[in-house]
Amino acid sequence: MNNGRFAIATHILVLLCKNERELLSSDYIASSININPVLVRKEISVLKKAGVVSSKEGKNGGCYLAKKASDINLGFIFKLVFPKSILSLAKNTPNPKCPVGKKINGHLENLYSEAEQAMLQKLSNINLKDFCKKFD
Amino acid sequence: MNNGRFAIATHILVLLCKNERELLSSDYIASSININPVLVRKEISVLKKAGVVSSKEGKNGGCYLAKKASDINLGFIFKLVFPKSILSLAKNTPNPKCPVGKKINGHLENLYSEAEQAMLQKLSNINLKDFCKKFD
DNA sequence: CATTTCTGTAATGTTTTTTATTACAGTACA
DNA sequence: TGTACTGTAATAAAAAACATTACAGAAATG
Repeated sequence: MNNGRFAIATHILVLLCKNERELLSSDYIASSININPVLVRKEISVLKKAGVVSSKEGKNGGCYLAKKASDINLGFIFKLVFPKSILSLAKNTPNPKCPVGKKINGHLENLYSEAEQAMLQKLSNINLKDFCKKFD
Repeated sequence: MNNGRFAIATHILVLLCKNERELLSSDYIASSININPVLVRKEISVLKKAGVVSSKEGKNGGCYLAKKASDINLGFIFKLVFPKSILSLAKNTPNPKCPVGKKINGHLENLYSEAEQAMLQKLSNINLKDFCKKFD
């Protein structure tokens, strides 16, 4: 249930932040991340829907930050990319006849949501502008 | 890079805690979780190496908690099951010629480790005994 | 002491998820 | 009107997760 999407989204945003006022193409971005451009465009599509980036179609098009970098925090990005819990349940249906099996998924979900909340809080304290300073 | 192993390990431990002083077989446990017994035995093998459970081979064998449930915290279990970061990097090697690509993985790793630390701290506050009370 | 019932582990197969690729319609610039 | 982009769908390939089979070895039990 986990993958490199958060890394990709963050990489895109750092590039956009470092090149504010420029339009970056998905091919350019993809070659920095070293993945397929279509994956970049898909991720950008998610970021666009959330109002984090904007894009311009057509020749010489590309994308750019839609907000100030200091107004974008990494917790928000994380939630965009993983709207569901990253700590997945086992891919099975525990035995409902067992008193533990019957309740375990509910209790685990609560546990996960508490744990992820803690993580999210940490990430929310970091904004894109600050994160980008590390690349100077 | 993520899967249901933490759910499985926790489920096993809850069963053992609820049946202290009894030997539970991997078949019994597997039928509560509703997964293959071999997966249960594999996970038990990890828990054994960490001193959390013990087992007895042979007929009428099975496994049991090796510690008091109040001395087992869920953060410890989490680390056993996911010794590496759960927030994986993109499965690629970012372009080292790009100033962002060159540094991104290092910075992301730091970020991940901070974020996971926060989650782990939360989980470490919960011990198995308390978690099991939810099943009464 | 042979049989039964477990653990422990390796090897292999299947399914699901992730990532890559291909293809092409639509948009805007020159 | 050609060129260089975005946007998205469809498909394919690769990787990871999970299941299954198989069997050696351990201990209880008659």
